[in-house]
Formats: sequence, structure tokens, C-alpha cells
Amino acid sequence: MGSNLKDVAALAGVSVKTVSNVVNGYVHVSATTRERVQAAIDELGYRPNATARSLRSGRSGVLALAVPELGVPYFAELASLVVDAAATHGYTVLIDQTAGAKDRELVVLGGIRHHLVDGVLFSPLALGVAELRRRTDATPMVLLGERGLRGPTDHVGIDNIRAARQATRHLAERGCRRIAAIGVQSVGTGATARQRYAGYRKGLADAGLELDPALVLPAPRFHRAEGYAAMATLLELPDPPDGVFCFNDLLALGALRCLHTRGVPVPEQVALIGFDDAEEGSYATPSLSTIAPDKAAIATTAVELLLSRIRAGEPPDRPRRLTAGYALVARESSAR
Amino acid sequence: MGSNLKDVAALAGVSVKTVSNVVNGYVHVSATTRERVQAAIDELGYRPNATARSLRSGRSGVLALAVPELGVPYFAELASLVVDAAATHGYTVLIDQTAGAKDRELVVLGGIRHHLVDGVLFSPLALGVAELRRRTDATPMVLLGERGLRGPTDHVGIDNIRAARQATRHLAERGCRRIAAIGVQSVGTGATARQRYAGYRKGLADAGLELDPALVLPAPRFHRAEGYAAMATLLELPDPPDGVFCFNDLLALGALRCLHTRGVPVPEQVALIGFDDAEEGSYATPSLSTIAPDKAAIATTAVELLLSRIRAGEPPDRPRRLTAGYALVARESSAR
DNA sequence: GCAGTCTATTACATCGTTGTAAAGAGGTCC
DNA sequence: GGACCTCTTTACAACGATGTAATAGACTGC
Repeated sequence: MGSNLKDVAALAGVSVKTVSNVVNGYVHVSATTRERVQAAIDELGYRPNATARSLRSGRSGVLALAVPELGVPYFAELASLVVDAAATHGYTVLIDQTAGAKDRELVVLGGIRHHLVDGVLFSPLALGVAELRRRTDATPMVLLGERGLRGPTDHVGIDNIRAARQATRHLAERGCRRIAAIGVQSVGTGATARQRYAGYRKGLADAGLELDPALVLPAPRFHRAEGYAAMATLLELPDPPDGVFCFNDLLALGALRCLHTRGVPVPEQVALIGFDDAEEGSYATPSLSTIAPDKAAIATTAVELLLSRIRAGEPPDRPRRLTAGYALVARESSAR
Repeated sequence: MGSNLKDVAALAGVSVKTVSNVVNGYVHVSATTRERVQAAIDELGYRPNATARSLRSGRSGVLALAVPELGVPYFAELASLVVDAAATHGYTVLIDQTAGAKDRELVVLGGIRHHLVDGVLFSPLALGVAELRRRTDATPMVLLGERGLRGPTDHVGIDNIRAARQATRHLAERGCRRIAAIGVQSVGTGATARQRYAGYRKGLADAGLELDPALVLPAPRFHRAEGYAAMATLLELPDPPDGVFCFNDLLALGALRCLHTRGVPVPEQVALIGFDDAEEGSYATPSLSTIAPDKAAIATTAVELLLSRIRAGEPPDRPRRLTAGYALVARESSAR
């Protein structure tokens, strides 16, 4: 089965190039030779070697997607959409997991499978503008996530600050007066966390509320367990919160579980809002209010931007920063 | 930056092969040339072209993983583990989503990016033994999932029948007398669904319970919404169930949400058990009892089996079928 | 001084494909 | 009959890397 053009050519009694012409649908091939060649192809079960093609053409038809971890629903859903978006353009996607670790993110910057990948979609957690600026690899790259990163790189994301501000205001409008935040980060650059925190503070200000540092809790990895633990801490405060803005849905779901366990009614005593719109949240009880980024738009926009860069062939004169939409989805966890 | 060995060789004033020798750490290179070459490499920012290497060596260092959809936590978690397992062996993973559609699964069988992929991990939904037998592509392939498929292909999975039987018995032991099943499938071969259904019937028999066809509901895609709808149907029966075995956790979580909405206490009035052990289930309220397949074992075993086939280079004389472990995790949704 | 051994480096072919240029076959036109 | 087309097919080089075999040089030992 490991047949190549040469084998087919020998069997059909034609030159290698003629077989190649048949395979690629070149027009000036006589009907008889075409048939003969096709028969040989079928007999040998010939399949073109994508590696050789790629070496010849300089294009592999493969994109890389580097995310922290597929176990987090947001990244899994995003990956799913990216894979589909790439497929509509004839591209396949290679996945890299960084765990948000700086060393592994640097590997991504250095270049994954050099020349085997036409372009890179990268959702960094630990790296900042400085590292991005130092990048020398010429493979086109588009960042997913933080709109705020004023780096030299193309970028697609939503306006995190505005969305977080809106989420916070939503809780305030619902009547909350002590609004906590779960998810600030000191690790890495924590660009996402920082922006959502900034939005949170603006939202508080909008509502004329004071920032109480005791209500701001960290969560280095945005996992459920951290949300649970943070909520437990909040509930033990002398003056616990009546609303919580979690920087992603996993944190919110962890917090929700904690509230259930302690018998705290949601939303009556504590209202809750998350971020990401993981499908999971809409099936929780109570269903989870959240900020729903337009993930499909992010995926298709990012893929198209990346492909346009690949087609252009030259490094961008200046980075493009595209913004996708989002919506505040009010569900039961923040109902009045 | 698109430099190659030739450019480096020219700059260093040596032959192409010498540069290659330096890059590959060949021993018989004098210290002075090595230095000179290394300097040239650094100056040009040379990176080996993985495509060319791959053409030369016949190995790409890339595995393909074909799953129905990453949006389903089970496949996302599995993909995450597969990517990590592959990475420990220096391999990268390319992801293909089939949506469980027959035509797209056939594409996978036909070969993805022929020769650009060293091996394929495939979790088929629609295809059966007949199609697998017709496969002609020689790329090593390992199936993930259904242990029962008596096809010609290597395989890693858990004993679905036994696990499902145990789950059903678990509900019976808890006192349930009318145990429903959600998740039978008529689409495709539905091997997973069929096996879990078989286990369900055996479990009923073990407990001396009769099978009531009204309690067996379909779910073509194993999604939350289907679980919700099926549960709604069950609750409208004149004689509704007191226990439900859902063929995966998403169905169970959908069912759970439905029960909450109708005010049915879980597990007091209806007990619930799922399958897959999605992390989500352990944070639901009540937390979800489930069958927990050893996903890490499945991923590492499958990757290692696949790599051994790749190393061997020849098609297997006869397929290997490896079985990973699982555990029944009893949580609140089936507490006494 | 010369065979023999070892090191360092090189030219060349090759992996499978396709672009380029050119050659052969057949026909038309004046 | 020769110039000039068009259509079909071909040989060759190239993409970037590495294995093979060969070369040149340095050193050993007698």
C-alpha cells in the first residue's frame, strides 16, 4: 500500500508527471491515458503523500492551536469551533496544551513543528508583551483572548473590561451591595484576570459601591475547586457578600456547589454571575447567569485572520486587533 | 528567517552535511567547526524544517485523534489526556471532529493527511465492523471506546457491559424497583449505547426486575438537552421510575435539571446514575453518581499501543484488544 | 617510508511531489 | 513542403533534510 507516483507510473506505462497530472485534474490529459492511470491508481490504492506535497508547496494545511488545557470547557468549546472553522477552509488543527506554564508557552513562541504548521492560534496565560516582542519565529500567529495586550501580534478577543463591568453592574442593579470577585491572579501576567478585575472595579464605581479588599479572592487556575474554596472563605467573613462575580463559569459552579452545601439560597441570599457561558452553567440549578462571549465569532474570525496572514506570506506591517461580541445572559442565579 | 541548511552552510563556509551533523549532534565534528556552524545557526535563526525531515525519515511525529466532538466533556478530557500522553513520547496530536457522522468517519478511515500522520486514534460512533474491515489505508490505527467491536482493529476501552450492569445493580441495591434507561440509539451502529443497554438488562435481571419498554428512552447524541427531554417524558408516565441509569453524564445532568425544575427530590424520589465521570458531575447538586472509566489509562495505553504499531512498521497479524479499568463512584444522586 | 587506522569533512543520491521547459505528435494554413 | 499551431507527454530540477560512501588529512607503529 505504500505506493507512490513512480509505482503508478510504471504500472500504467506513463511518466511520473503524467500520473501527477491525472491526480491533480490537469486538463490536457487524453481520455485513454487518464483511464489507464486511474486504473493503476485504483489497483495500487495510491494516496498522495501529504508530506512530500507540503515540502514542495511550502504549505501543510495544518494550523496549531495552543491552549492551556482542553479539560476546561471554555477551551474545549473554543477548540471545537476552531477545528470546525479550519475544516471549512481545508485545514486541520494540531493541538498543544501548555497548562498555562511559562516554559511551555515559550516553546509555542519558539515554533511548533517548524514548517509543518502553516500558522498558530495561541491563547497564552503566562506570557506578556515582552516575551511576544522577542519572538523571532516567522510562522504567522494570532492570539486568542486578551484584547488588552498591546503587543506586536494579531489578536482576536472580546472587550473583557467592558463585559466584566457590565456583569458587576448587573449584580448591583439586582440589589447587591456587597459584591465579591473570585479569580484575581498574581501568577504570570494574568492578563485575563487583570482585565476582568479592572472591569469589576469600574462596575462597582458605576454603582457607587466601595471596593472591599476582603471580597476579592484569587484563583490561579480558574478551576471549580478554587471557586468552591474561595466561596467557603467568603461565607466565613463577618460580613459576607450578597453577590459574587466569578471570573469564569467553573469558578462560579464551584462557588454554587459550596453555597448549596452550606444551605445558602441562591439567588435570594447570594446572587452569582460567571463568565464564558459554558453549556454546563445553563443546566445547573439555579441556572448560571454569565457573560457569553461569541465563541463562534472568535473562532471563525481568528482562523480567517490567520489564513489571510498565511496567504499574504509576509509579516504584518502592523498587528490587527479584532473584537468579537458578547452578551450578558441573565439566568436564575442572579434573578431578582 | 526562512533559512535552511544551505544558507547556514554558506555562511559558515562548510558543507550542508556538516551543518546537518552539528544540528544532529554527530560526534565527529571538530570543536572549531562546531562553533562556527553554531554561530551561523544563531545568526540566521535557523530552524530545521520538520516537513523535509519527515519526508526523509518517513515519520512525522504527528498522531491524529478523531472524536465526535470536543464540546462533550468526555471527549475533551480524553483528548487532553491523549495530547499529554503523546507529548511525553515527543508526539503532537492533530484533532479531527466527526460529529459522529458516517461520511466524516469514513473520511477518517480513508486516511487523514496521508503520510503526514504516523498513526490514528479513532473513536467511531457510526461505523461498524463492516466498514472497518473494508479499510485499506495502512496507517496504524487504534480504536477508542467499544470493547465489543469484533473487528480487525486494535482497540482500547473498558468493559461497558459489565460497568453498565453494575450501575443498574447499584440502583437496585439502593432500593429502586422501576429503573429507567436513557440513551439507547438506533442511529449508526451505536455500539456504545447497545453495550450499555445490554448491561442494563443484565443488571435488571440480576436484581430480579422486569424490563419495562416504557422506561427505555433513546438519545441519539448523548447531550444534556436529550436527557432533559427524556426525563420529562418519564415523569409523565402513569407509573414513573424511581431510578434512572443515564448512558452518560451529560444525559444525567440534563435529567437532573429536569427533576429540579419539576420539584422532584433526588435521590429520595428518583435516584440517578450516569457514566463517564465528567468533573462537572461531582459539582452538581446533588453530586452525580457515575461510572468512572480510567481515562488516563485509556489514553496512555492507546498511545503506547499505537506507537508500538508504528515502530513495528508492519500491519498487525492480529488485533490487540486492551481493557482499561473503571470504578463505580457513588455520590449523592444515588444515596440511600 | 609506508601500510594501516582513525578523524573530519564532503559529494551525491534519495524521500515523493510538482513547476518549468521542452520535445514529440498531429493538424492547419498558405 | 515548410512554418506555425495546439494537444499530450516527458525529462529534469527543485523543495530541505539525511544516509552512504568516498575523500583528504593526521597519526600510529614498525
